[in-house]
Order: sequence, then structure tokens, then C-alpha cells
Amino acid sequence: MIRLYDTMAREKRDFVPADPTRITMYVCGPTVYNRAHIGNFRPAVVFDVLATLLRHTYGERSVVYARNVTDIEDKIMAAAAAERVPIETITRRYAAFYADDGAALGVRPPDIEPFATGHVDDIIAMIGRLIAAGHAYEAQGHVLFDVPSWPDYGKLSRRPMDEMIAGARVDVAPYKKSPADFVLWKPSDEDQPGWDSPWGRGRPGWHIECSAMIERHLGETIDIHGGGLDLEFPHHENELAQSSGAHGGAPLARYWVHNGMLAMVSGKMSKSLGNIVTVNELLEEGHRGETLRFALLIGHYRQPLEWSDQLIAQAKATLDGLYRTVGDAAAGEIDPGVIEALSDDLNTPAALARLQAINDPATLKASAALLGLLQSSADQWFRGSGDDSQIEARIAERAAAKKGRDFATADRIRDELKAEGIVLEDGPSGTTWRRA
RNA sequence: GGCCCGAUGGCGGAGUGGUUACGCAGAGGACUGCAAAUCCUUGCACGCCGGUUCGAUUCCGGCUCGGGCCUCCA
Repeated sequence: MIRLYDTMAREKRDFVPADPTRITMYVCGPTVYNRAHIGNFRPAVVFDVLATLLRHTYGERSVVYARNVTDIEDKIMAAAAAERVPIETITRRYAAFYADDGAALGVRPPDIEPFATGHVDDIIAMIGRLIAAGHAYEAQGHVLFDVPSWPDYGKLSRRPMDEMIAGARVDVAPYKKSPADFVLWKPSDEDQPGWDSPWGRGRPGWHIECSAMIERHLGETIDIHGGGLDLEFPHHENELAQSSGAHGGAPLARYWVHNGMLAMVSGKMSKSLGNIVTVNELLEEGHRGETLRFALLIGHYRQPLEWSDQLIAQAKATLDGLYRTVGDAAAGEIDPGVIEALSDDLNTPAALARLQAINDPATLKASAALLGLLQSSADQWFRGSGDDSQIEARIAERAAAKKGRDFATADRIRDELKAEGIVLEDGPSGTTWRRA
């Protein structure tokens, strides 16, 4: 039995899928206007593990996992304008980077990866239904969601609606009936990207795309809706109001799962604060994708995690030890303790601890696969691929020196290799080497 | 100000009403020509104050501190 912490209920609940043969999960993906930072990948990694666990538990083909790409948005338009290129140039470039970075982190692609611009018809249709149902209204080329028409608004984030309506910090546009109302559709200028709609040429608001794509690909009520905790309000609250409003009150998700934020010493990692580090930068520094993935899993997904060099170093050191155990084993049986840990609200720290107690290489390999770890051979992990004849030659040279008890020469060669990042280890059957 | 979350040893991080995981780093030992790796040993941890209890790090209340959201944000 899998248990998940449901944000709506604010407690761990037994996970019971509506249909165990078709478990639906949607996770908010990237807005592609910028190189994603490591924090952006925390949900990608976390929900990758959850999807893997669900498949293990309910069957390989039991899960339909969708993660969207937001490819129409004002920041994208700004980035395109700055470079004087069409938005597609921007969105294609950064969507490709996102895929590359995700692959480096061992994130398996979701089953469905819908793009917002491919669903404008669905969006327009859903907005039409919201207007018809009395939950949205048109005003000066905009269509707004009528928040007071939805009494449950605020239920997910536990915000009292009257306060939000009175909220001074909400942007109060003159065309809004209530300050809390949010945009479903907004007009585009001639030089801005836009689509024809019953309300004129325009583009969708940010929140509605997720509602429309969930409806299109997964249905009215999905099993799991995931995303970063910072999306709980307003994004998920709005999604919930839109979807339920368009579906006669049907709940959008049966379980709401939110991951905590990644932080730097300077606070939450975010583009607006400027304290970000991208996956690409980390890879260029010489860290391996698997190390970064491991680092992200060191903390429980709901807790904040402070990203630091020390965290990366710890991940690398621990992974080295695990790879020494795995060697080049093929996958065997999965350790039940690992499943148990992951099934308890995705307790990856406990699962990782459990992994380190496993002595059997085949069991370790199979168990780590649930976390997307240890799927290379130790040889690949420690040496990588490439031409190693130079290294082998130097080791042979050193072996000869050692045989002649010329330890000065032997140590010099070892030190030289160490300076190149090659660590030698003398064992009973000769010398082995690895990259540090 | 409102809503929410957290506070565990040098660091990271689980968990539990009563014998305090695990990892990383450190120390000592074995092994080694010396190392590395490995193995063994080791280490005053549960923010503060009350309450409940035979007994609380674990439950309840208050406090302090930290973080998130309330505005684009994974």
C-alpha cells in the first residue's frame, strides 16, 4: 500500500487509484524561456520516482503520466522580443535544453508531454464552458474567472476567500469584477502572438492551459496532481477552480502532491532572486548527472533542501560506495525494505539508507532502479568511456618500478595520475584505477 | 499582517512514548613499501518553557528561531 501526503487533506493518505489499470498523474512542467535550474528539476526527479514506484506496484502499463510544457507566456514573449526572434525559436531551444538536462539526471520522459500552443482549441472550449456555467465573464477583450462564483475557492491552499477578495496585494485591474478574479484569456496586440477566439484575437492565461490539457489527456478527475509547493497558490488553486467549474464540480485531483523548494544559503533558489545554478553549469563543473539526482533524493521531497557543494560531495561519496558494491551485477530481486520506504510517502532518505545496507549486488542493482540510480556498471561509473591506453601504459610502467622496488618512481607516477584525476588502487590481483 | 511548514549529533537526514537509523566527514586499529579501497572500533543529538504520563526527542499548549506562500516562480 502506497501512502501519499495529500495537500488538500494535509495528511498522509492511503493511495487508492480510481482505476488501478489506468492511474493518471499530471505534473506542472517548465515554462521554456530560460535555462532551467537544478531546483526546477526537483519535481521532475521526485515524480519520476513516484511514477516508477506506481508502475512497480500496479504494473508497467498502469500509469499515464503527463507533464506539460508552457510555450506561450509573457516571459517567453519578452525573451523573444529581446532576441528579435519568433517565440518558437525561444521555446524550441529551451524545451530541448530541458529535455537534455532531464536526461542527464536520469529523468524518464513522461508518457505525455503536451505543449500549451497545441491546445488552444481545448482552452477556448473550456473557457466557453466556464462562461456558460457562470464562472467566467468577458471584459474589455479579457476573459476572467469569477472567483466569488466558486465558493470552494481557497480550499486547497486554505486561504479565506473574503480576505483574498479584499486583498490589497492582488493586481486590481479596472475590468475585474472582484480583485481575486484571474485571467483566462487576454488580448494580444498585432505584433504579439495570438489566436482567434470568440473574444477576439488573444492568448491564454497561464492557469487555464493545465486545466485544458489535463482534461484532454487524462480526464476530468485525475489521481495525482503534482508540482512545486510554490504553485499551490495561486496556480493550483486556480486550476482546481477552472476544472471543477467546467466539470460540474467534479474534483480535479484525488491526491495533491507538492514538493518542497530547493534553497541556497541565500534562500529559495529562484530566477527572480538570481541565486540559481543550472544543471548545465553543474555538469560542466564535472559533476555527473547521477550525482545530482542522488543529491536531490537525499532529502525528503516535502522538506526544503539546501543545495550546496557539500551536498554534492556527499552524494558523490555515497554513490561511489554503492557502485563498489554493485560492480557489474545484473538486476536481481528488489529489496522489500526499499519498496516499503518509498511507499511511505516517497521516503527517499530512508530508501537510500536501506540501499546502503544491501550487500548483494544483484539486489542492490534492482532496488536502486526504483530510484533511477546505479544503472551503469561500476566500470562505467568509475572510468567512463574513452581511450585509456595512456593510463594503462603508465600503470604498467609503475608496476615495473614497483617490482624493482623503485618506490620513488612508482609514487611519482601515482602522483602524476592523481593530478589528472586518476586514482590508483593496488589490490592483491594488481592495480586498478578510477576517476575521482 | 494572514495562511502553512519545519527545528534531531561537525554536516546531511530518517524514525520512535521507554534499549537513540543510516550516510558523509573525523579519530583509533587492521591491511599496504607508502597510499587508496576495504574491514573493525569510536563518537555528550533530539530549540526553549510548561502540561499529560510510571516514563517524551516522540503527544498537547505556549515561546523563540528558520523557511515557504500571499506577486512571476518547480
